[in-house]
Amino acid sequence: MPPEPSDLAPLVTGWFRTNARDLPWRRPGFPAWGTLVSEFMLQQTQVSRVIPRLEEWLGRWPTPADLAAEPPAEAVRAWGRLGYPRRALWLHAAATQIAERHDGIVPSDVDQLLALTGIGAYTARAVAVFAYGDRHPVVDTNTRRVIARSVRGQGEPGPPNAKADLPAMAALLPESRSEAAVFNAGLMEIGAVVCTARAPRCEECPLREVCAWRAAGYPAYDGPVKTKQKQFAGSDRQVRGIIMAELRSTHRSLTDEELRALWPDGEQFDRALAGLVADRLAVRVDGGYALPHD
DNA sequence: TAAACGTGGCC
DNA sequence: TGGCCAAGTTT
Repeated sequence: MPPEPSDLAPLVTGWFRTNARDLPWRRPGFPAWGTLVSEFMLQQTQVSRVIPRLEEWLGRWPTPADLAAEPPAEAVRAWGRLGYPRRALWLHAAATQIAERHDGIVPSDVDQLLALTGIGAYTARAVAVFAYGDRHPVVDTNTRRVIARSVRGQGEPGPPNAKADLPAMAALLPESRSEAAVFNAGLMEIGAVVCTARAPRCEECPLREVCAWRAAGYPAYDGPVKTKQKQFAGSDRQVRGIIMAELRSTHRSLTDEELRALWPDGEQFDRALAGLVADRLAVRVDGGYALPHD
């Protein structure tokens, strides 16, 4: 028998209160700006790699206005090797928009958050909930997986579904604002440390007694096959990364010859560099290329 | 809608 | 060791 929605919340919140990891963004008094920065950094990136960059970032730019006052190049440099450097550009753009449109205050309204560059359905609600304590469903890869298993009895969540995922999480949310916030964080935490994609630790799971997947005998996933990641070695992505690392390493512009020496396949190099320029991660300056200055 | 987008951790 | 996965968003 699948769990009633009301069954989950007390198990999740009770477990979270004693098992939550001690993470920077959970410290008392952590600023909304810090939450926003952390959520940008956490997109597709592991917690352990984010923490050191986050601390540096907030030490250097304690408010959105501080970041907005710098050229985008500095944001991209400070991003370092976190990956997906367009996120650094987006975060800089969002900081500028917050400074200009919101008096430098990170908004709590989901629609205003969604209007900021680089903020989508997940990040907007994560900020509203974790920074401001508002009541919204927060849906990420962790909560989708925990719901698929514990509620629907399926091993994997299947592809994201904008129409279904938010209502599915909303149906589980406690009425109380503060309980809802803890529930959001708790369900994510269960997915991150217990109900993991591979080798879930079901014996330690607070939902084990109500889990529909467990009750059904852990049936194998039989839904749509997910598109698999392409090989990174030799990809355009790798070339882009190599070029960006070189651009980050210096404050002067680099000549076409200097950059071209980084990769043997000239045609692929051209494609990668053109892509970076199109994405505004690199700009043409006095006969060479550099990170973007406003 | 699906593909593109970095880098590293983990088994 | 190679493939899957990671607090997603954009086009």
